[in-house]
Order: sequence, then structure tokens, then C-alpha cells
Amino acid sequence: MTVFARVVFPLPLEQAFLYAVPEAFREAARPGARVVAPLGARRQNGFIVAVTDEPPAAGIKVKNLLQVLDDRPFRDERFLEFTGRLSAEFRSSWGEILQTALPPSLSGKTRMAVVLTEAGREALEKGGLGPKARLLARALVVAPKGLSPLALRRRLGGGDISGLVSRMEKTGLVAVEHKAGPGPRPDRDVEGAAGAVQLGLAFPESLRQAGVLDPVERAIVDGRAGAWYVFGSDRPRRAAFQALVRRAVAAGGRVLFLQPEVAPSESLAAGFKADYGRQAVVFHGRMTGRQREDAWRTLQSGRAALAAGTRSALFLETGPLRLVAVDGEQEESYLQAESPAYDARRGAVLRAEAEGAVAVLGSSRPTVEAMAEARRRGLLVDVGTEPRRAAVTVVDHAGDAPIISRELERRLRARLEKGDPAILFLNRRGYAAQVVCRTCGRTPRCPRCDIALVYHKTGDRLICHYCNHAVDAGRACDKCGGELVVRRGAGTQAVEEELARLFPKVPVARFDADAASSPGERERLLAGFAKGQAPILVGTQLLVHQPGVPKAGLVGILRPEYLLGFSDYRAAQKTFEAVSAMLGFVRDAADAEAVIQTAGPAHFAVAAAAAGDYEAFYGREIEFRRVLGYPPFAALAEVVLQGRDVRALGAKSRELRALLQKAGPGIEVLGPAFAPVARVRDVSRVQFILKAAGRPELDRALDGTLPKIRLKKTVTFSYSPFGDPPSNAA
DNA sequence: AGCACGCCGACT
DNA sequence: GTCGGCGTGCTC
Repeated sequence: MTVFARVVFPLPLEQAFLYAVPEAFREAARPGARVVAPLGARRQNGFIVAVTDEPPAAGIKVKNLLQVLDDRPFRDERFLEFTGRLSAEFRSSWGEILQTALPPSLSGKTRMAVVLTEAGREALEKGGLGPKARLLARALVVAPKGLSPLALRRRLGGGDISGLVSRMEKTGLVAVEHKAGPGPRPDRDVEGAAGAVQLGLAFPESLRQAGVLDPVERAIVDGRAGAWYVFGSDRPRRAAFQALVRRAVAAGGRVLFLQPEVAPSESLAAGFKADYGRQAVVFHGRMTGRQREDAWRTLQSGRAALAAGTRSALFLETGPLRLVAVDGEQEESYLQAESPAYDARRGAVLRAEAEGAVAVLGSSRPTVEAMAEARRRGLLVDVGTEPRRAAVTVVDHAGDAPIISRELERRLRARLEKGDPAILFLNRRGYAAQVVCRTCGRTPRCPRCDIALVYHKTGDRLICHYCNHAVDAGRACDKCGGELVVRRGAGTQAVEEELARLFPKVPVARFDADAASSPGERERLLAGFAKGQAPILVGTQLLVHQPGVPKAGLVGILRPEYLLGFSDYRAAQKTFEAVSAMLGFVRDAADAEAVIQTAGPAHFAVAAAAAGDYEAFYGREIEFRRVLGYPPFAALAEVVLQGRDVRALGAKSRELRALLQKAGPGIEVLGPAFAPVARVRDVSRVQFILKAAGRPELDRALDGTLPKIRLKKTVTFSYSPFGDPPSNAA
């Protein structure tokens, strides 16, 4: 009887491939084992996801596996099941997900090398080669071990050389060698769980509402799976998470704790170590290979009870999981858009489910999608919201008024006299896009990205904010040759200048992508502000996600309504989130204050954020979603097609539209339209929005149509951390 | 993705 | 006849 293995590869392919398992590998070829298999003309590392004795369907010629790299699976079947569900839900490659779940020491791929043969060397010396072939041979002469096809291609200027190489291989000028992948993993030195858990004086925070966490704690203690949402402000929420971590660790379990950013993960791990006297591991995408390897080894030794990190930590091998926590649920950094696409918030719930652990998401300002589902399913744990102590003033401020209103100026002056620092937020760099042609009125646009260029006073230049393409601001209009004039707009640079006019003696630190382009520069700017050398800090969204910014006595938020202009059904939520996050930089004290200058003070997202009233925001937003049929009341998918050739892109997108419309009743097709970023580095982007009552309808439509469009495409689905609501949720 | 294959125009 | 670029389709 022949045994077959279903194998997935770390390639952007959704399908699995069937291979026959040679007798010698029978024992080792189990789900989760890494293998080398022939795929087309190459040898390719992959992962066994299933073993079966069912013969292949007709028309499929199975090949033998070449090698099984592990004598035991690199992860258990529950982890495999989790990644399988994740890949299916996000329509991303299972193999790519498994590849990212590999410790660095195992992530090496098989290498292919093109080497020059003796005949090739002779031909080169005799000059009997074409120009291109000669260049290739020259590159190989200096590389006796050969070059990978990719490296070779780069050395020859990046063009397609596959035809050339295969011809040269046929004529014996070059040979293509295959080098084996890395050997089996070294044996682990598993110590088993370390000594008794020491519950120090740690975790001093207590919950006001005793008992609300009881069901969650019971599930952790009993070792049951489950999912909950902890809603509340920072202090009670932290207390709740600490209580849950304590339960999980006391029960001998491991904790996976996801955070939106690196800094809180580091402090969480440090606090845990101090409190428990046990190891904790930090993991995030910016670590070096060596650091990742160390983290893996610590986890595999069994000494660490807690792993904290950003979205990539989702795949760490922790040992027996009891709790998967995700704080700051509203943060979009949990979403990975590039292949393999996945959402770590949904991933946390899926992983907990597969491994019999409890998943707990938390935030002080949940996405409405998560909140709605948590309520509907009875998963909401409200740990209480502490009122904000600082005062917030909303100033009605028309778009053409001076950048800094009288009101803000007055309060700034008072702050400065008290020696109290201030932070101003404005989400635009430079001077804003107000460069126009005096004759035809057009705004110059980036020739490659098709967005408005932004005037930067430094160097008197116009700069594209997507690709950094820059032109002289003194040039003539591209369209009519007229004179370009700079109309003063409102970017961070203009704010800085206005401040210099209003407060000539006060140094101002500007923190945006221009002024804070390097980590060193960022540190220097923030240190200057922290030490009081520059009592005013002006920043963009970049500042919001910066660790270690000291809180201020006054925070000014300028034109937050700008965010509402995005063509996205989540614009109000994004605005509420951004304004709330900026308000988080006000010192939590009765004498501290914030000023919001906006042309849309009546908009509920701005008003609710100003009032610190999540419920008010949620009530309005969920109603808006219901009325317009947006998630969570419908399932939505965004399909983005990309291509260099705009005409081909247009033809393909019309074709896709026709296919989608035929695909079924119950699918609403919006588009094609240019994506918000219509062109980046010469690649144009066209998007469709698909709306349907539920996810199954979307999948059916996409299954039958997407494979027929041969273009680079990405699909993003509406967000749902607890799983999709039923189609009739409305 | 990466690779083969086949087509076509350019060059010798 | 080569050579070299490019589009298309497949990989168990």
C-alpha cells in the first residue's frame, strides 16, 4: 500500500500537493514534518499537512518525496490545525504561515546554484558567446561555488534570464546544482517546567468590580477553551489581565500576550520576571535572527511561562497554553496585509480554540466589530472606565482660519509661563498640499504615484509623500507652463513656523517623518522635549506610536476631521481612535487640559472622543453601520488588483467585474475604482469592494472568479475577531 | 514565487 | 540561424 503526503509550500499558492512517501521515510513522514519535494523543475522545502492512503485523483502524477527533514514534526497537530484555519480564513498560503512559524535555525531554504562548466569557461575565453551570455559567464567565473538564479539575475541588471540559463544548460555551458536544505534540528534540552511559582508582592492592582472575571478565571483554572473581551480603561484592564496571567501561570500553563507595539511588550516581560522570578520572552519583528533564536531556545527549554510580543509572536511555541491575551485590540498593527496575510487578533482566538486555551481581547476603545460580537455572544467583561481628569475644550475652527486659534494660543501662553510642556498634533507633514498653478489652478502631482505633491520649505521643494520623488518648487506648471505659487497650508512645518512667530523665544521640536527620520534623531528630539529644552513638541501620527513620549500639561489637536475624509467605512472609527490616542498624551491631572481645534466639532466621532465617551461613539457608529449595511451587519471584502500596465489593468478589472456579477445573487460589487493610493512606484492599483450578507457568499464568489484573473491581487476581509456573525445578524 | 516554454522581432 | 525579451501557464 502506498502512503501519500499532502504538502504545502512557502510560496504564494493556496493549494496543497500530493506526494508518495518512499518506504524509508514512512516513520518520519507525519503531519508537521518538514520535507523536500520536487516541484516543477526545482526542489522545494515544504510541510506535510496530512498523510493519507487515498490514491490521487485522476490526471495527477505523483512524485516521491525527496527527503523528510525532521524525525518528528516541528509542531504538533493542534498548531497545524490552527494555522490551517488561519490560512483558510484569510485566503493566504498555509505554507507561508508555517514558514513564519519556524525558528530561524530551521528557516533556511534549499539553494539552487548556477555554475559555469569547463565548456562554458572555454567558450568565454574563446569569445564564442553572445553579449548576454558572456556577461552571465563573467559573473560566474568569479563565483566558483556558483550563484543562485536570483543573485545572478540581480548581477545582470534584474531582467528575466530564465530562458538564457536554460539554453546555456542545454548546450552544456552552465550546470544547475541543487544544494540540500538544513539538516534536522538539534535535540532540545528540555528541562520541564521550572520550580514553584513565586507569587510576589506583584500585581498590586485590584479590580473594583469583584466577580466580573469569575467565568474567565474558572475556564483558565479548569483548562477549558473560551473567548472573552475585557472592556475598560487602562488601570482596571491591566489589573484584569494581571489576574488572568496569574491564574494561568499558577495552573502550570503558559501565557501568550500580544501587544500592538514593542515597548509595552518589553515592560510587560520585565514586570513579569520581577514579579514571578520566572523567565519571560519578548518577541517582535524587529529582532535580529540571533535574538529570535535565543527567544526560541528559552521557550523550548520550558523556563519561560510568558511570551510577550507583537503580531509575529502569535506563532511562538510556548508549551501548554492556558491564556492568549491581546491588548489594544483596536490597533491595526495586528493586521498583516502582505503575504501571508493574517490578523493576529483573530489568530489569537483561533489558536486558543485549537490548543484548549482561553483568548482574551481587551481595549478601552474596542472596534465596533469586536464590541458588537462580544455583546451578541455574551463575551463582554466590563471592568469599568475611570473618568478622565484633564479638561478637554473643543474649538470651532474653520479651515481657512490661522493655524493656531486664539483660544489655543492663549492657553499655550499660559502653559509656557507655568513652565509646563505642550504637545500639538497635526496629521500632515510639511506645509500641506496647497501648491497651485496661477494660470490653470492645477496642483502638481507625482508622475509615478498620482497623488498631490507637498511643498517643503527646506530646499524649496515639492515632495511626494509615497515615493519621496522631489522636484524644484520654482518650476513651471507641467500642464500649461504657468507659474506655481505656494499657498500657505497647514502642515507640521507651518505650525512650527507659526509658533516661532507667536513665541519667538521658545524652542519647538518638530516630530514627523522629515524631522525624525532616523532612530537617533527621534531619540534626540524626544530627549530635548523631556528635558525641557524644547517645551513645545509638534508631531504627526508618527508621534502617537512612539514609545517614551512624556505626558504634557497641554495637548492641542489640530484638524482631526482630516481623517474623516478617507474613503473607508471605518473613517469615523479611525477618527475616534486617533483623537482618543492623542488625548492619551495629556497628563492625567485636574490641572492638565486639551484643546481640539476642528472644523467639524459636531461630528460624533470627534465629540465622543473629546468627552471620553466610548458608549456614545459606539451607539452612533453601530447605527450607521446598520443603516448602511456595513460590517458587522454584512461581510465585506476588498480586492486590490495591481499592475504596471494601466490598460491591461483596466481590461482585467472589467473582466473581473463581469465575472463577479455573474458569480451570484446577493453579491454587491462596488468598483473598480482607483485605490486610495492609486499608484506607487509605477504600479497602479485598482480596487473592488464586495458586499454580501455573510462570508460564505463572498467565498463562493471569490472562489469562482479570482483564479481566472492572472494579476497580482490582494484580498482583505472585514474584521471579525470572534468569527463571522451569522448572515442575518441585522 | 519561480521556472519552462513558445513566440516574435532584431541582428548577423 | 542565433539571441534576447516577454507573455502565459503550471507546479502533485
